[in-house]
Amino acid sequence: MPELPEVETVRRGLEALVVGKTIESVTVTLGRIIRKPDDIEEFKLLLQGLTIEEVKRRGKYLLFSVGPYTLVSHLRMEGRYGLYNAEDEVEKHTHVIFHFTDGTELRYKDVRQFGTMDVLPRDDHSSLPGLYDLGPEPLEESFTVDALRHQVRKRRSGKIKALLLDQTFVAGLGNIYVDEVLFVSGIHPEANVTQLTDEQVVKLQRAIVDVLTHSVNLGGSSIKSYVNGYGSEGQMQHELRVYGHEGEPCPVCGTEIAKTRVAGRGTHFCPTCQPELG
DNA sequence: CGTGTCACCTGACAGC
DNA sequence: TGCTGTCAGGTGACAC
Repeated sequence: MPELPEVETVRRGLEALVVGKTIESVTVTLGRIIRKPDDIEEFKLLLQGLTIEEVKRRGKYLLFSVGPYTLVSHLRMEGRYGLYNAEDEVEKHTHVIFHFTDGTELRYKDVRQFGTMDVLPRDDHSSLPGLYDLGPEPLEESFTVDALRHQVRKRRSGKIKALLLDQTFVAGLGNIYVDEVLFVSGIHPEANVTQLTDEQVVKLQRAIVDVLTHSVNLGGSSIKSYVNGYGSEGQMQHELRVYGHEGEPCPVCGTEIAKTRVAGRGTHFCPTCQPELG
């Protein structure tokens, strides 16, 4: 489900709702969500009695700082968090519950069961591939045109869309925002990275920063990024230019938005504003 | 190295 | 009312 803006929205909500709370116990009803440690009982035991001190984010990962550990949570397609009271009815697809000493509980729901949780030594992420492998964080100041050009020129081949989806290339972009970023940049999703001009790299860097920043400010796209029991919704879905708009006129030139498959993912673009290169 | 395909799951939806 | 196939905001394993 969520890409960087949605995960950041969830992070902010969690920060407000659970920082300072102490975990009394943990319930796990779907073992496959928990990856490290191997033993679910150990996972529960490690967290028991600890207080959540911080909620951070790296790429699409949520990082809870708890005592000597970091609880790493990835929502994958449909993971959601909600804060409830202990007496509230437990909804379908609830797989993990953190019971707090104040009578509230943080519940993790995940219809498709793809999400993961790992307990690692605090701020030592070296044991989790996918986390330590992450590319630059696009909303940090270090993500400059030079930084992106460096990433781009390292690659000897590959379609730009596949590259932007690669979390080791840039962290946090997913299928929605890659399509949006390429539209804003005027770059065809199948353009080969080696074809990109310096000017296009500049546009790409600016589009990544602008689109993500705008979306974070709107609380992310659509949806299901519930953090409280009531489901505060983002507003970015109303501002998507191409994603989900196949068959409709391009907001810039009026050409019909096309939908194809690139890098195995549904891909939306304007054939006029994003011409094929070479 | 790169790419495509499948797998992991459930649910929504289109078409018959 | 079914059934079947397809698709979904992600990622990792695998074969080529």
